[in-house]
Amino acid sequence: MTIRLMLVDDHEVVRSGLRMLLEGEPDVEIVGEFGLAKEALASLERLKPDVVVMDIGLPDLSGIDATTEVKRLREGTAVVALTIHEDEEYFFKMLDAGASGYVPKRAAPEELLTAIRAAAVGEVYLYPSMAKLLVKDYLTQESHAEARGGMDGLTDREQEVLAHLADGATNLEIGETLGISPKTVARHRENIMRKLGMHSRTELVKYAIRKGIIQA
Amino acid sequence: MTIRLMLVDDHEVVRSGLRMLLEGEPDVEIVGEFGLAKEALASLERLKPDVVVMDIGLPDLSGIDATTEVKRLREGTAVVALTIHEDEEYFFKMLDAGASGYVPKRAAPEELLTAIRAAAVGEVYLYPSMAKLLVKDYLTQESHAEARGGMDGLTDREQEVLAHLADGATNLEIGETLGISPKTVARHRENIMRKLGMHSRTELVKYAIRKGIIQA
DNA sequence: TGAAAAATCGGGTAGGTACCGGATTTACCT
DNA sequence: AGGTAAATCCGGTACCTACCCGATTTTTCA
Repeated sequence: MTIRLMLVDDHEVVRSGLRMLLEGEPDVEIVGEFGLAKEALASLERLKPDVVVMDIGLPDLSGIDATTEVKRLREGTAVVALTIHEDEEYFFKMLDAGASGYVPKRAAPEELLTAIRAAAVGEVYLYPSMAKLLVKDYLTQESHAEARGGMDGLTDREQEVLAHLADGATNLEIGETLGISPKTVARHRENIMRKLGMHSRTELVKYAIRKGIIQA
Repeated sequence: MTIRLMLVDDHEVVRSGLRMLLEGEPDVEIVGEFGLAKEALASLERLKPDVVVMDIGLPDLSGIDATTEVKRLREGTAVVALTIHEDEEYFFKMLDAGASGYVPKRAAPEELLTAIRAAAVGEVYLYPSMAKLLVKDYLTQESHAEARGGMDGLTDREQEVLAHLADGATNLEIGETLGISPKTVARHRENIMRKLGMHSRTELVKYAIRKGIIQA
């Protein structure tokens, strides 16, 4: 089963380079080449590509918006970004748009082929410098990592109070909810802050989110 | 500059295979081979590897715990997971532990090499089936999806003030930082709260995190 | 150019926060 | 039985917040 491929890049040089690279591959068939995003989108239904190799810097429509459109029009079609941009912003925006791969133009040609083949079977190829960004994002999204950690010696009652504090409730409201004096709530809060080395509700909110006690 | 490499895998066959594969590469030097995680960890300081290729299914200590130890002992040493496991659980646990690469044993030998070279320069190589899992996680972590959305009509100055507010600064501190009166800060805050329909700093913190203005 | 939006500053108030002091009861552990 | 920790309560205070009022200047843009 050959992979039906569409190329979208406004540089004729790039397209012919890709053509040369891909022509030798028996499992890849180029079904269309476009220099403008809108032309490519208009031909989507007719050409039914499995994979679209998409530049980001296009003259009529950004590759990001074009990718969003491709995924809207033909959900099953995978998009691989091929671009000179290696910055965080474009990368994450392409992921949001639904891209299945991100390859800088400086990458080795085989890497684009790997990305195309991965995209064709529903997988994702990320160039190492980009994968690094995504992993970094994942790790700072510490709902995963830190949530597994202990609660730094907070008692059950303190955690309960913390949950309400971080949720935005006042001492009075929490006292009513838990059936205790607002002064006791304040006392619990003081102990929590001392234990955690924090000094404001704001810090408590962020702590609670990191620990998965509440949702952002 | 050659990459100092350590192999940790309890199968002699795998180690000899890797040795054969890597011996031909001029930029890679194998400085140690181990079948047990504890032996590898004990030799870390002496061998000072740049990259450790780590199996997950080890007899004495899981590759996940071993990776955590490697990163604790030698922060600069990168770890590439080489394993038969392709399931979500092991993959994410290895990322949490600090791995810079994840390659299934069924992958082509060149992919391990790519991963090793990427890890050596601080980047991350993820096999496409694994990258797919991470991207999926990223997309369901919709804090991002929403972040890309509009800012609900907040002006530049208001967003700036919001960032400091959510960071825990008082009106006075923000005023000093931005060189404006604390009263002006309070006014900006009032406008922000009115526009967003919120009534407390706590809500602002959560909003700022959802929008990616600050980190939790 | 003239209206609209943004950014700035100020006064005032009711209530909340952050932190200090001291105190009691209950429970659990050795 | 005696000690330690948790959970509860109370009084007080300096500061901060959330919200109200009004005002000026600068920027933006139709």
